[in-house]
Amino acid sequence: MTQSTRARPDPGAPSSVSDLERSMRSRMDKLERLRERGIEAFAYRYERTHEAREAAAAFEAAEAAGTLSERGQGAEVRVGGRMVAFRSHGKSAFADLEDGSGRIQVYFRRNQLGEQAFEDLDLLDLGDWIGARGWLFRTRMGEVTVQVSDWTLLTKALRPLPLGKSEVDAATGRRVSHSGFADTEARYRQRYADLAVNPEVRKVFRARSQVVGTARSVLDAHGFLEVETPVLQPLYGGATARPFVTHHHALDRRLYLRIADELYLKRLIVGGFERVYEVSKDFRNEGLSRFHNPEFTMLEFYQAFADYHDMMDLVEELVAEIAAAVAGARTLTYQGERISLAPPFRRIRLVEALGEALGDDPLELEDDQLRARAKALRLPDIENAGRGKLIDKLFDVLVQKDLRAPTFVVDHPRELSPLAKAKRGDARLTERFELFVLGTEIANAFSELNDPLDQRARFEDQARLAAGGDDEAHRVDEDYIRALEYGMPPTGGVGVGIDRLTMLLTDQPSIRDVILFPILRSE
RNA sequence: GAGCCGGUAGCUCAGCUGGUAGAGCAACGGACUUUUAAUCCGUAGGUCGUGGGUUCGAGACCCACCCGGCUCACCA
Repeated sequence: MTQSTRARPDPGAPSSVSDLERSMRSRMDKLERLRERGIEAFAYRYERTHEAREAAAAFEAAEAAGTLSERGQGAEVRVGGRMVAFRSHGKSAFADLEDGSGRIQVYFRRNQLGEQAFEDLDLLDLGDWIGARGWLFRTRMGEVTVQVSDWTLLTKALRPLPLGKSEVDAATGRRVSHSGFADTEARYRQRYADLAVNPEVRKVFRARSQVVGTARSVLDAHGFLEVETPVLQPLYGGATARPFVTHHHALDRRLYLRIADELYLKRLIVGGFERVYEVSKDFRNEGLSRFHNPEFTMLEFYQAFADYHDMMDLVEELVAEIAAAVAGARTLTYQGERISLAPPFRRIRLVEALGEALGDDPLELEDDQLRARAKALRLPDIENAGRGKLIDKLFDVLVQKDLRAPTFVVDHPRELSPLAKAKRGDARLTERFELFVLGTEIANAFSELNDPLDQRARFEDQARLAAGGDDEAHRVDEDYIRALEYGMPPTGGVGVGIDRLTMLLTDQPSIRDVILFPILRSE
């Protein structure tokens, strides 16, 4: 039987079969032949003795110890992975197998494998998962390789992966890819394929896991308790944002997806847990950008008996620890810009910094004067903006963008911060800080407002803004006020944007590059 | 929502001032028993995002629409 008669299309027929279809048909055809040969194309398990990297390391160790056989053979190993390259030489062939640790080359020789097992290699395709047993050796070209004595198909890939080619650059030792899988949208949509063919993408998500893991271990070491609070909430709060709305059928009730954890975590402080944190998915029904995904991950933590100064120290430690764990250093390069993350971070007062930029103390300016300044800068949507929003926007444009090195901006105006305690000695301000790195907000924190009467007044201010058309303003949360009435000890609280922190530490330009499955339009 | 750039083979991309579609990789057939972006010979593969228009002739020019990326705006 010749293979060519099988997949060849009828020459007279209209050839509307696409490349992809033909490729998949060929794979289906091979699957059929495997089944005819009684070979299981979707195996149940495979016992590996070594991951790719371990196998290479084992050989090098044996080499160094001088325990190789006379013919230069090392130990027998069983490795398994996805076949990402195949170089056939007639009566021999090389393949690269990739597993979670990296790649290893395997070498098939006809007279080693036997006629049938060697012929069966024809039924393999790039993307297939295979297991291979054999002896380690080093090729003439110097690469540690498994000389295969038998191999097993573990999973047939019916769809071709968009594999590019890659080579190891002799000068740098780094793997250089050629004509890989680059279409940004396709990469996000088919993240499984992106991960499968782009090892550096896997690296980003390992780093992301390290960010969260390190945050947990730092907080655990400080005696924090990890908790879980509701995603579905009857009333949203803890941030200024538009929520997603959903409906519970059995209760016939409107519910919101949380926009922040804050109010629930502080209820727990009322309950007597003195240090709590949550790593949470939050949801905000707002635009998308390279810094915004509708669902994103926030780390919030609250500590009783502490104020915002304590929390600043803790945030410094947290960020520096995470950077050390992920980047291996306390400096980082983001999109070509090099900065240090070594504490202590600079601390500036919001009003003071804005005052310098404006030439006037913003606290002394009337609302209309602030609005005029904003107008002069041609800031949009300021007609109905309250005092807080005006100051925020002015700060954003005049100061924030230039905060490259890590900087704590402290003491925000009261109107901006309905959940923060008044600043000691200046009731126009609150005890709050935001941490900016490279002009991006990474953390937000305050001495938490624990006076239920003041909190009610702040909520009512917000409710008036809401009535005036500000759909991001807080609602009055009666249950939260009830909790405060039972008494919340002095508390410092912090929120950290995990996605953005990960972007910085992994040098990724878009939040979509640090979210495995970012929101996209429907396909 | 606005501006800019883009959509050509499965992937990465060429395609000049309009003349009838190309390359590399992948696929298929063949040669090759230490290769490595393997190499060499051969084969096949495209309603050029969609719909109109201009033209003898459109992948290219014009209009509309769809989709994407980036920037800006809202927001963390």
